[in-house]
Amino acid sequence: MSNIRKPPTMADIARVMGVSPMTVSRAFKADSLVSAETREAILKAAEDLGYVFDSTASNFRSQKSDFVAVTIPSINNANFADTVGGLADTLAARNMQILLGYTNYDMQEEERLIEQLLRRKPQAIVVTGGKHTPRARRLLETVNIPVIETWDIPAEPIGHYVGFSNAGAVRQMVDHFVSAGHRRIAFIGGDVGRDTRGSERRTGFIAAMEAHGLDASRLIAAGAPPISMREGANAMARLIEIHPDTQAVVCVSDLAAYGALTECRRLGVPVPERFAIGGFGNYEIGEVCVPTLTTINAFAREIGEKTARLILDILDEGAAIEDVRITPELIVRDSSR
Amino acid sequence: MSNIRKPPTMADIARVMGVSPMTVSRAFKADSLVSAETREAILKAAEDLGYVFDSTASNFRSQKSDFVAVTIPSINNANFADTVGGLADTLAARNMQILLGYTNYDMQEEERLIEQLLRRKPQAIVVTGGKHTPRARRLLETVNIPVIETWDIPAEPIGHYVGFSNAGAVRQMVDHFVSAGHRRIAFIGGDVGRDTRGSERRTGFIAAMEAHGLDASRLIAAGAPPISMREGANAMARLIEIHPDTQAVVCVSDLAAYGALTECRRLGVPVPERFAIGGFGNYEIGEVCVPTLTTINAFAREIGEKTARLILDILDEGAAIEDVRITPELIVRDSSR
DNA sequence: TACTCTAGTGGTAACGATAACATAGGCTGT
DNA sequence: ACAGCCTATGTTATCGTTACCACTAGAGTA
Repeated sequence: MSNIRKPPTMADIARVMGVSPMTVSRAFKADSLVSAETREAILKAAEDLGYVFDSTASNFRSQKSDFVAVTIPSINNANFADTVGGLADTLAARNMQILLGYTNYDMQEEERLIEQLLRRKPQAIVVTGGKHTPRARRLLETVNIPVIETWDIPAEPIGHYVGFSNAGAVRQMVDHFVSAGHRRIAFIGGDVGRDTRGSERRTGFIAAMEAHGLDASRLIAAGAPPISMREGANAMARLIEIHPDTQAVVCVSDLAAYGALTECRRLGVPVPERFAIGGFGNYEIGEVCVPTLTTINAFAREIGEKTARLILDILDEGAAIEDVRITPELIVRDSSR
Repeated sequence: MSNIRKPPTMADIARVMGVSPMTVSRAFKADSLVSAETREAILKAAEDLGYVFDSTASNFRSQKSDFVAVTIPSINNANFADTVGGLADTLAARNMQILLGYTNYDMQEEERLIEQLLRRKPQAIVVTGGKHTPRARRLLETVNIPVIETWDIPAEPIGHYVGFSNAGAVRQMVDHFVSAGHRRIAFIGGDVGRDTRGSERRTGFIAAMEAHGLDASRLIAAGAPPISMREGANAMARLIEIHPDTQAVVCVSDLAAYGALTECRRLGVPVPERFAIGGFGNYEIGEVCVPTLTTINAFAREIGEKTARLILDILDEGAAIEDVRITPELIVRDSSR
């Protein structure tokens, strides 16, 4: 019984076909020089033999993979999932594969992950955010592949970036509330110090409030990022207890905002009449819930698509390379009008 | 300027340290025989030289990777994300990495993906569901690595499975509605023929209704899977229009159920007094929304964790190998009581 | 007719790590 | 004191593919 015999290689196919291994190799490369009939016959023989192309050997020999490494804070987040989806779909056209890792909103974990991903010799690496541990930063600076930071505009970009100003986006929301006549505005976010983007939104909130000459001290920390709907609801209960005269609240994400919304409903607080609510991220929930949720669209999927196109441009060298600044869009819905 | 010099290899480190490449290699393997001081010195030298371990070469030489290939229908689905999270976290303890691909609920796409993933010589492959194209099935049958089907109990398992009966789970929901006194019960799902698990839930609904001697013809097709909240809402509107005397509805997922819930609110239909609603998947939304949502917990994360442990058991050979049957749990909440 | 030129194919070496085996010392026990 | 063993290290060959170069036959060109 030779059921455990070694899987066939290109050399086996070559032997069967009476051609050189080189020709077999070429038959598997779309754009290389083999006569159409030879290629067809080889591919058929390969299929018959149950041959499976060995990407590892191929990558090893050619010293380049078809991987793009990607780190995101959490796999279970619709925004980042959209970004990864945009990336994967756009890169799939070039037969490139995403190598995904998630950091759990932890820079230390990100460092480990980056190191592990770089071992695969990816063609490019995409990270979320513009803040990293010193060692992670050094790793990214010394690696000679394109590095793209996303979901942020880094103070000092390592390579390229595709992102937007989180602080600026929150400013839009604050401006909207202020122009609607609100003065006593609060912010619900995660505990300080973990989630970088969350912190920037918080900082942006404070700056925007102060720019309007308003008090920016109504800050509720709802727990370790990412904030769940439940935590958003709890934070809302706390906010109403501590600052009952608050008129509007900016939430670090739509999930928190939705939690806040349900808490208002439970407490019988009418939204938006008594309390205006704004979220972040344009999650599906925001356009379906009652009342619909004012939010900020950060164009998560577009970030992924544009990142992918940037990577392809860089690899093609030739095309003009430019960083991409996304302009988030305020979407005013029923929760604030 | 030698900024573009080739990255250092183990041989370079060996030269610098005055040891053999083999010793350097061993220094990077946790459990191998090198004196503590030699290892430390080598790792330090490696760090100084900016050495990055080449997993590709390592995998190639040893003819085994540390990948586990995983296909899921969609990356943007909290249930599958949880499963992947459970897998990744459990496998991370053994330094194994997930190689993720998504099929977009398309068996043809799944076939392409499986072929591509197998080229990486993964240690195991995890697929979602128990239905595949003939070619995909053959690929999985002939590959000599563990194959695990999840989220289903396949009629003819290819290798192992970690799953549950989708039909049986829906039966629990129907039984619950019936014992609550409902007779005119509807089902909201996706268009027939694409999403396998959705189809099974639909079939399960029909079977369960007929077992109770009830009419099972109130079936609303809400669009191409996966059904969004919006589509769930639209389907609900249609249901109320076509069958205004319906008493309860089983939805293919919590997202659809939530959409249905909001539609009821918009229409002023009281839930659960006038209309009971049940979902599937125990998404976070279901325990936060008002009223909270009756659902079925399929233990998505546990599926991932148990799949990972199964894989580790198989690879360790020695441990007893058993397929895992998950028992979904009906969670009764306010939308049906 | 002689002469490029191109498409199609073959031969050889190499990518970087490590499996398998070999070896040099130091230590144990009788 | 010496066989026997264990620890730490070295040597050699190799995984499967493809980069690089060489070659041939026939078409096109002067």
